[in-house]
Amino acid sequence: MTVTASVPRTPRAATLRKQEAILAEAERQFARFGFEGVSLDSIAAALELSRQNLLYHWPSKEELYRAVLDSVMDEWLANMNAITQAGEPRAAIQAYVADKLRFSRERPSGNAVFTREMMAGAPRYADVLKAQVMPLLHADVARFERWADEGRIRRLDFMHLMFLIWSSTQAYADLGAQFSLYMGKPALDDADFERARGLIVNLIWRSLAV
Amino acid sequence: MTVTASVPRTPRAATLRKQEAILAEAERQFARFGFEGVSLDSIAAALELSRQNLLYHWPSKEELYRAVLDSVMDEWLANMNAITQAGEPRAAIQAYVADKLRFSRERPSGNAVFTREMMAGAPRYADVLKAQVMPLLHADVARFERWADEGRIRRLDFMHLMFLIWSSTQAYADLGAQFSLYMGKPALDDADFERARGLIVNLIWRSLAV
DNA sequence: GTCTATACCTGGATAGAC
DNA sequence: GTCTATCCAGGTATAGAC
Repeated sequence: MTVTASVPRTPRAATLRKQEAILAEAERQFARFGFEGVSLDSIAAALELSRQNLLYHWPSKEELYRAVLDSVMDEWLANMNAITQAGEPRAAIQAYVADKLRFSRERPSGNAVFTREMMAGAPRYADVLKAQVMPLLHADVARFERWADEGRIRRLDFMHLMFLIWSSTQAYADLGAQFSLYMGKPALDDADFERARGLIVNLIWRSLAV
Repeated sequence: MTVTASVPRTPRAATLRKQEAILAEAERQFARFGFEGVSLDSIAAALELSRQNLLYHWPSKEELYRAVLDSVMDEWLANMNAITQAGEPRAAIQAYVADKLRFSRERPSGNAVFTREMMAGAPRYADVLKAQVMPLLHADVARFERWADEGRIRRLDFMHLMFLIWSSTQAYADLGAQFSLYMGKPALDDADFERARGLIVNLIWRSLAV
C-alpha cells in the first residue's frame, strides 16, 4: 500500500484559483482584441498553460467568453443601483457617476469587453443585455422623470442624459490607455479619475439644478 | 484586325469605383468585428467578388485596413477644425459638437473602426494618432485655456472636457445600435441626434458660461 | 484583371495515454 | 488533471493560366 492515495493531489482550491486566473486573463485579452482577436493559445500561453488544459476547464471558447461577461455583469448589477436607491437627485447623480467611474478604474477590462460586445451588436450576449440592462435603464429614466414632475430637477432628455453618463464614464475604461498617452503619462492615476468625476458631476448638476 | 483593341476594356473609373466599394464594405465589417474578426472572404463575398480579386487591389489585409483608417482620418481632419477656427467660445462648442455628431451619424462605421483600434492600444495606427490627433487635442485645450484667461468662459478641466465631448458624441456612432434597441426603435433618427446635440451643448455651455 | 489551384499556417476541438 | 497526437475548418497569400 502507498501513502499517496490518502493525500488529495489536486485540492479544489487550487483548481478554483486556476479557473479564476484563466477568467482574468481571458477578460484582459478579450477587452483588447475582441472575441475573434483572441486565441485560446494566447490566453493559455500568458498563464503558462497549454491550450488543451484550458479546454479542460471550459468546454469551448464561447463558453469561456460568456463566463467572462457573466462575471462582469454580476459585479455591474451589484454596483449600479445608485439612482433607483437614492432618495435625492443630487446624491443619486454623485453616487452613480462615482460608482461608474470606480468600476471603470477597478475593472477596465471587464468594461471594455462589454463595449466591444455591444459595438458588434451583442451577437453573443443580446439576451442578457435586453433582460437585465434595459429594465435598469428605463427605471433610472423613470426615476428622473418623477423627480422632474415633483419639481426637484429641471426636465432634460433623461434617456440621452443616461447615454452621456454611460459613455463619458465608460470611456475611462475603454480608452484609458489613449487618454493617458495624450496626456503624456504612463497611466491614468487617482487624480485623473477624481478630475473626471468632478467635471462630469458638475456639468450634469448645473443643468439639473432648479 | 478587331475593333476591340481600340476600346478600353477596363476604364480607370470602374476600377476606382470598385476600390471604393471595397473600402466601404471593409469599413463596415471592420467596424463591427475588428481586424481579426473579419476575413477577406467575407468582404469579397458581400461584393460578389473573389478573395483573390480583392487581393489584386490591395497587397494585404493589413494594407486594406490602414487604407480604411486613412480614409476616415482624412475626413475627420477636414471636419474637426471647429474649435481652433472659431473666434467665439459658444459658437466653437456648438459647431464642434454638431460636427462631431454629424460625423457619427454620417459615417458610424468609420468612427467605430477608430474606437476599436484605440481600444486595442492602436497597434496598427499609433503613429498617425500621435502625430495627427494629439496636436489637435492640445490645440483645442490651449484655445479653451486662453478663453478662460480672458475671462470669456469659466475655467474647467478642459482636457477632461474634451474627453467628455469626444466620448459622448462618439457613442452615437459606436453604440447607436444599442441605443436604438434600448429605445425600442429600429434605428436612431434625425430627432435623436438633434436631442443629443441639444443636451450635450446645453450641458457644456451651462458650465462654461460666466 | 480575374480565375483556379495550391501552399502554408493558425486555431478550435477531440481522443486517448498517463 | 495534464500531456501528446491528431483532425479539420477557415484564413492569408502566392503562382500561374486565361
